[in-house]
Amino acid sequence: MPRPGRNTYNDQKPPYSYIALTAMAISASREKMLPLSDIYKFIMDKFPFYRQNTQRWQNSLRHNLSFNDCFIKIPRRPDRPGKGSYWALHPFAGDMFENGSFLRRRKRFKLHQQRQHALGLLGEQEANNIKNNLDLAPYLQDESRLRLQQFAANAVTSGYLPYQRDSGQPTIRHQHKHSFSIDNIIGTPSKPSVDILPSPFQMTSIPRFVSQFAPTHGLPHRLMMSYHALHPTDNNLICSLASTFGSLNGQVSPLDYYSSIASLQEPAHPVLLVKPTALSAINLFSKHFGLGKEFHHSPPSETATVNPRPALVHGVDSLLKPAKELVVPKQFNYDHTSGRTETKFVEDDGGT
DNA sequence: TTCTGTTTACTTGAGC
DNA sequence: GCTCAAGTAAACAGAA
Repeated sequence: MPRPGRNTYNDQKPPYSYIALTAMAISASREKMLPLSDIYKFIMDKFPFYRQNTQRWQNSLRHNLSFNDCFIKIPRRPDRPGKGSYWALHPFAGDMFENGSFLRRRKRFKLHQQRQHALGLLGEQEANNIKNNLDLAPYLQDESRLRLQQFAANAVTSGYLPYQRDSGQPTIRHQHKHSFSIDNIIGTPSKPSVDILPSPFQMTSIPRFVSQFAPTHGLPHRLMMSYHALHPTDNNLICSLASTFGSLNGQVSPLDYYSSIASLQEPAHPVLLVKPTALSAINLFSKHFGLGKEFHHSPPSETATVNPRPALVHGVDSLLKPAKELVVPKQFNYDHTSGRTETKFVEDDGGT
């Protein structure tokens, strides 16, 4: 994305819409997401025109943030307290501006159009496969089922592939042999497996998506694994338990990518962040946080067993409490013989 | 209290 | 004239 440059238009109104100004601010930020106050600040810094009548244009800008699907709201991390959420650009809104110019917008970005586009790209066979393979499909109301399918369709068209059903092995179209390649992170399972999660959510084995996101919006290449779970008493509540892995400063981290998950989040489709979901990493975290439980693989036909212990899902907050004591994995080692992934955690000593 | 976020309603201007 | 995008105003709720 282009930068606005140093043209400040002095006191004249810049020829950019609020959407463009906001996109500029977000794009110029290091993390590709900003709280509202920083968006204001960016605009006022760059364009003196907006140092006046702040109430008026800031109201308009807030309206645009809420109104336009091209902006997504990302909850604050627990270690970054403050007012309001972070705002980012929807990943599918990347080509919103013609020739990358903030001056010209192609067309209004609408989420449902993106979904339809995604569904349209699915062949009938694939769509049926997805539909028929949903273990929980018979239990869902039509609307919920549709939501799940749409989520699946989005997954397929985002450049990553669904679980390959014949071999039980995830396939990746453009497999990278970096330290955070799929092999290095989750290994190559010899059979379909599913992480056991405690109640109240019962994990299903299918669909399971292993996702790869190409670098976009300044975010590095990253992987996402998502699982679907069904609340035992509320059939409308589908959860996608997801985890992303990416490289930050050359180091693999499963902790830093709220945004790529949140970007897929819709109000009607709650996404619970359980980080990380790679079994080895889950167990390391379980140990680290004293959950007193080890999680295992189970055959795909089984759903998760009900566990009376406080659920990991319930314990998301504790998992997400980052902070100082949080361990950051420095590397993943994949053992080709055993097919297991070993994650080495190193205490963060403050960067010495 | 202030800020943030959502929603509704209306106006304006461009493009067809 | 119609549609759509964009801008503005305002009311309201909830969080910090």
